[in-house]
Amino acid sequence: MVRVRFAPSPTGYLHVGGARTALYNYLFAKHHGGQFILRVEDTDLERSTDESMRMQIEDLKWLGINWDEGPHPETHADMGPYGPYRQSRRKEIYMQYAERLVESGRAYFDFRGDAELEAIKERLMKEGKPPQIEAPAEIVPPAEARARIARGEQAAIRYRVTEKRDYVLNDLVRGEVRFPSDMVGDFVCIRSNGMPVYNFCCVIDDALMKITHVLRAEEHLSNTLRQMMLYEAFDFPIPKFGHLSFILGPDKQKLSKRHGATSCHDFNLKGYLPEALNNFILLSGWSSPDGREILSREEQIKLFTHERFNPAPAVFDETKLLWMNSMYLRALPHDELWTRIEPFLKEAKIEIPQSKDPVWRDQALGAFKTSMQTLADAPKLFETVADSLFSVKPEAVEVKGWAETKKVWETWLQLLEAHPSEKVSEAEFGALQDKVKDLCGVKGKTLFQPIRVAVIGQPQGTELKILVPLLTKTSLINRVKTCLKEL
RNA sequence: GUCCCCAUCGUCUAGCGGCCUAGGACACUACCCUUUCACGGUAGAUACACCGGUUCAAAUCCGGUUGGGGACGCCA
Repeated sequence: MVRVRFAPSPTGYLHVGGARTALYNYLFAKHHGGQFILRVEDTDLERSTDESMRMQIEDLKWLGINWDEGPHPETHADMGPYGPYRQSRRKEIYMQYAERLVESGRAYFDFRGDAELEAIKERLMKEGKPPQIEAPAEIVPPAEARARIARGEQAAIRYRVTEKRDYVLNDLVRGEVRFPSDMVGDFVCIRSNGMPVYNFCCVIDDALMKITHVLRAEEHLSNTLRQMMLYEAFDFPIPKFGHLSFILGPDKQKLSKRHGATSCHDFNLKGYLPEALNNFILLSGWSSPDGREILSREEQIKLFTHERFNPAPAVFDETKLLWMNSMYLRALPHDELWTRIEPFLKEAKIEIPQSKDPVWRDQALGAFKTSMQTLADAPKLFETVADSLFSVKPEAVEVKGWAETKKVWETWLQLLEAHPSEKVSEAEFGALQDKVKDLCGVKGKTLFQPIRVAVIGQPQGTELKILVPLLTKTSLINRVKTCLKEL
């Protein structure tokens, strides 16, 4: 049984890099009919917050990445047989395992403080040696150490690296990677404040939670050596590792806030569809066997195998994301599309009474959706059919200056007033337009542009024969009157 | 500094020794469609970082160089 996990530390919104790690783990689990576990790595008391955990859970839900075990998506209560799933609540477990290490002599209590350790490192550097901490000449025996701690002293528990040899990792993404054991010094497992450290809880939890495959970011590659040492010390089975390459900004530096939007939440706000963001991040670091790029969740699960990981880092290209988003936007059924657009219209304070009519909505969406790349593009498109917002835009200044314009507008107004119905169909509009042409003796640009301005207040936009049926006769009359007042 | 990872069009990538005068996608350019914008269609330009080896044959394998990134925390 394949069991994988995503283990974010709750320090803000979910970053796209984290989202990709989550997605890959999720797809990998589902591809193999396995389980996907969410574990919260909140051992850094300084930076971790409950609020951040909530935000990350919301982002994961938004992306449609569901976990089988971990904090419940709504209540956040533990869900699954291997809890707790928040590391801050597993302190006793870690301590128990650390004690085992101490008992067997593979770890020791270290009473040295920051200043002393700093001095040791400095001395080693001066001697041209790597700044790696080793055990003090005299290790405090466990019993004595515990007594001192009971009296209020503080000590960390440090793993003692004794064996000198190469550790070989067979990475799912990178193949064989060799680490010499002297790459690391004795490392801390439990901080002197009693909190365990990442490398330690990670191993204990992955083992206890029966994790079989660890897909995580490349920055953890060198951590793997320490973790392998711990796996061996506890005689735990070692999972398969896969170290994913980074997602970079356009300057090839690790993607960060200064590159603009980097969290899923940012992209949500910018009007991206979760399906599109999902599909996009899927493709930075992995490729489908047949080269197809737009893949449904089902196809993603079916095709997702580790052989197709790319070990090279990928630059995040928002332009392509934009394209992908427009593809997903268009593929969405209209009522679904509408529910996603509505919040953006509301935000922009655009009110369209006609939009209560599903037939109208269907027509309008059909007219506008090919012009949208993100949901945030909707307001400026729908604005043109919102009566309360009609005005003659600055772009229309040239058209206003034309000699023919006044005549065209007046004729257009007369014809509209004579129109028998509130509705103006596409065919009727065509006839009306032809009549204006005949009556004014104006054609081409000088005919069409003034009419367009009379309809939407600007000389550029969607085809008039599609736009006009979205408006009423009354509305069209009011609009052209507003235009005439401007002359 | 030491160790580790990485290197194909501007970007995401295909390629796992001959099928490569290197394929696809986004972006770009031109043309077509079109009263405008967008959509759509067609065509085009653009890449194997460098130097050595191995081989009949190298984008592909091996060294090195360069460049980029990461780790060296009582951060994760």
